[in-house]
Amino acid sequence: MTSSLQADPQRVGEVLYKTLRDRIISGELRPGTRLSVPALAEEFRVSRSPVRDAVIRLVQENLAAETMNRGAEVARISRAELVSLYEAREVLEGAVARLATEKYEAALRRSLLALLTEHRTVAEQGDFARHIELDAAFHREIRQAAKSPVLSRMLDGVQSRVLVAMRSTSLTGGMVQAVHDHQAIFEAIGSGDPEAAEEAARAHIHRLKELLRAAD
Amino acid sequence: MTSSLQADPQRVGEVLYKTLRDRIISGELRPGTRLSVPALAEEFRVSRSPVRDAVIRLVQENLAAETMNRGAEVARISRAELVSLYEAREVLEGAVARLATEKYEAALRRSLLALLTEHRTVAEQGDFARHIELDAAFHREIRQAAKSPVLSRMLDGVQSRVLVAMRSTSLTGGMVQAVHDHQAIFEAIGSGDPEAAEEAARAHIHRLKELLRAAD
DNA sequence: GCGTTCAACACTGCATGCAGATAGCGTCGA
DNA sequence: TCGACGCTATCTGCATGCAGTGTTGAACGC
Repeated sequence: MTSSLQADPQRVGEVLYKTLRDRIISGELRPGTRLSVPALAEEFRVSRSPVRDAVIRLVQENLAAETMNRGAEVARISRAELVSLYEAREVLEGAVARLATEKYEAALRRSLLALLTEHRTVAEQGDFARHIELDAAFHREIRQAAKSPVLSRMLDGVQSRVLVAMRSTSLTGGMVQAVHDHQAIFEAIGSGDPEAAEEAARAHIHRLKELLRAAD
Repeated sequence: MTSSLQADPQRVGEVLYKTLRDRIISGELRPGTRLSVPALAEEFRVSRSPVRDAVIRLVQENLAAETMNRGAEVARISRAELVSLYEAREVLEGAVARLATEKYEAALRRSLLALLTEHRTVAEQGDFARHIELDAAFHREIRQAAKSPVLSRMLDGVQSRVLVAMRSTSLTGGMVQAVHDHQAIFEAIGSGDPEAAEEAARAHIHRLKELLRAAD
């Protein structure tokens, strides 16, 4: 096997899965793009087996969709499904915010504060790309602090599909407003009140969900 | 291809996936059981390819776990992970109860009432197996009424893993208490108050989660 | 009797062959 | 000009080959 990817420690199929996943999430592979197994095998200079394995996994987590005897393509995420994703995200973000507060450690406060400080500057400067990164990082920090593997995994899945879907829409929740919401979540977590933290996180996502609904 | 399964309309790998999934959930395949691809291929009289596909999907949804170069085995779900599953389930069941209430239709009330009536009888008679079925059916009915594909799928995944984990524990929430909780959820949904429905559903799962925590 | 070494076995993971199905495209007829 | 038909290229999905690796168990030394 001669791979163009230098990942010996891992399985080829695993590397392919992560690579394709990244390309879908980053938008390099747009929704509707056919995931032809032979074509991908040739591109990566591997056989079709590990490619097939990777595609199966992408389909299993709804980042790709397949038709009988027609193979898979990058998932097209409808507006209705995006709303559904946000319905899930609302309660999941609420849950991790609550758990992170219950298991509060000083390190969380420090990292959130650092992210928030930079985010405020970035939002005022209008750097949209960096805003997206910091927004994701803020939520990721909280869900890692919640130490709930099941919730984390679910949110990862939701988040990746949201990113795919968002690329098809021009909608944004507003960078400054996002910083404002995050500030409220940060304060609620810092105050040690799990209920308040859950409520703040839910309100944040709920607001975005309603924006999506209204944009129909 | 000569399959012992009479499913021509579907792919062999799809049928195998569902079959193995059922066997894991039903307990026929116990946690820790090796999922040897050649052995399963021979058992089902198919080649290793579709078996491999099925196992990959089981691993992807955490019903099986694999080690490098050692293949997969049926997932062993720890007590800690079971608690994590219930943390997720708590908010997810809350969310679908709220959505089902918002989208309330008369058919839901009828089906829930029918289930509840039988469940009450069954609980008093102490029929544990039927209790499990009715409990699952009650929650399934609500999440279908919520019409949120993302939430439904997540709950399906949680539920299947909970069933696997529960088989390893002697813990039960109490049949009569379950009926009591379900009655409260039913009434909250019927009253048309989404907040109350969410709270009732969360309280139900929360109680079970605390039982699990206490049983350490 | 007990720990160590080694050899046979079984399986994983990647590669590849192949029949059937599908889509795309050009040809033909009207 | 336009639509129906059929052909070809490509792909999917299942089968199978094979090298490398982990495991098991038996022979061996102590």
